[in-house]
Amino acid sequence: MATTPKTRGPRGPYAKTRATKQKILDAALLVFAESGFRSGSLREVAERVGLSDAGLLHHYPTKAALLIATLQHRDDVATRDFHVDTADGRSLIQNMIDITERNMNQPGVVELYCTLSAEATTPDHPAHGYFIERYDWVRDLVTGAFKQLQAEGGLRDGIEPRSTAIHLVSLMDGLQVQWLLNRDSVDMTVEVKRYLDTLVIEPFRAPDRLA
Amino acid sequence: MATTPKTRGPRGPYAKTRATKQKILDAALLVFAESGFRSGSLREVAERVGLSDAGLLHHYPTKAALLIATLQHRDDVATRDFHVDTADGRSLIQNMIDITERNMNQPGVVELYCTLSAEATTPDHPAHGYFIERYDWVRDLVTGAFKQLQAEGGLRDGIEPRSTAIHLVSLMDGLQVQWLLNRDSVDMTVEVKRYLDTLVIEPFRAPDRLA
DNA sequence: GTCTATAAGCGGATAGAC
DNA sequence: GTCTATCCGCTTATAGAC
Repeated sequence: MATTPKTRGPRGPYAKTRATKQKILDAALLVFAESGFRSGSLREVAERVGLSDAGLLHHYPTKAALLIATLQHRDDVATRDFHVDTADGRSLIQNMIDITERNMNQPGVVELYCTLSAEATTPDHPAHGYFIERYDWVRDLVTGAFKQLQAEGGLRDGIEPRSTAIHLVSLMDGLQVQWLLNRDSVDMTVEVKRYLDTLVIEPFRAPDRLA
Repeated sequence: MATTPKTRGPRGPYAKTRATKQKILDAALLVFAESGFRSGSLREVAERVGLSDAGLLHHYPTKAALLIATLQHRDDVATRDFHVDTADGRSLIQNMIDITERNMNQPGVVELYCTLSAEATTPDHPAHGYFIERYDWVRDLVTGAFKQLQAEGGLRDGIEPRSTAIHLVSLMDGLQVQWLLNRDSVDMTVEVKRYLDTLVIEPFRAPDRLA
């Protein structure tokens, strides 16, 4: 009874499982980022953690389950680090610059989303639904921010919130591919900022590195 | 001597090889588009053509060779269909709309480039160099077009040709991911056109479907 | 030009011991 | 919680027959 293998928290019982799962997710991120889901192997993940295949599969019963856990874990970390005030349009858009800046310091995460989102365009991919929902959510979020900015008179004439949201999201995604291919080819932060400055009346600040 | 298995042309000798190679490339496009290079299998390509594995490898000695041939073939077709006047900036930009329009009618090709460009961000991928060169080329081409448009007074104030070229290319790539995930989520042609209209003084036409 | 046969390896997943 | 052993399928590529 008391030996039920449930994870309770970092300080609670079964802390070892917690720590192992953490290590597994970190390794899985690297592997799926580098090789995608289909070509990335459980074996390589297990190797990095110092586990056997079967040992890994004890924690995540299938490869697909591991992928989903990895994506959810990334989302948890991201929403913990970046608590965005979705009610303030201007600060939400400002946040897109900050996110880009942060992304340039964690190429692994960028690679993960870049590789997987492309791979997941086929309907039978285990993360297909995840990315559809994710994009729906982001587009709506950013659309709302632009609408608010527009209501405050912060947008130039003729800027359409919905389309502009789609453009901003697409722009950020497209920049990532070019940046991953060759880090010197584009500066993502500079380009996102420049794009936003063509939309907005009061220009956006670059992220303050000394704050 | 006379039996050297060289391909000479559609009407010349060895026309059978020509036709087979054509069929192979068509099948390879679909397979690599759907599953990428790493997960796409020679076996599936061979199956679609109605060939054995070994039969396929007679025409393309390795999997990587098949990939490169597939990409080159696509480029040949594209440059044949779209003979762009690189000297005329405005028509080159106009052409980006036409290309988008055409892409919406051949999702397989879009999928190919989307999937492979993401996969090829790792340096050891056989198409890594291909995509680096391709993006360098496209960025330069589009930058030149915007510069010329600017010199003619066709661009709004504060538009920087190089950055704008990067933005347009990124935008088109990013749109493709969202469109492949869900065809109803975005209309690529509409969005490209809207974006261009925010840059330019004389608005661009939508592609003329009756021309 | 295409085949069969075969090599040699990696893939995910399961059963059961400890 | 982790292991070993094992199954079975799929992979690219080669050798040699037809």
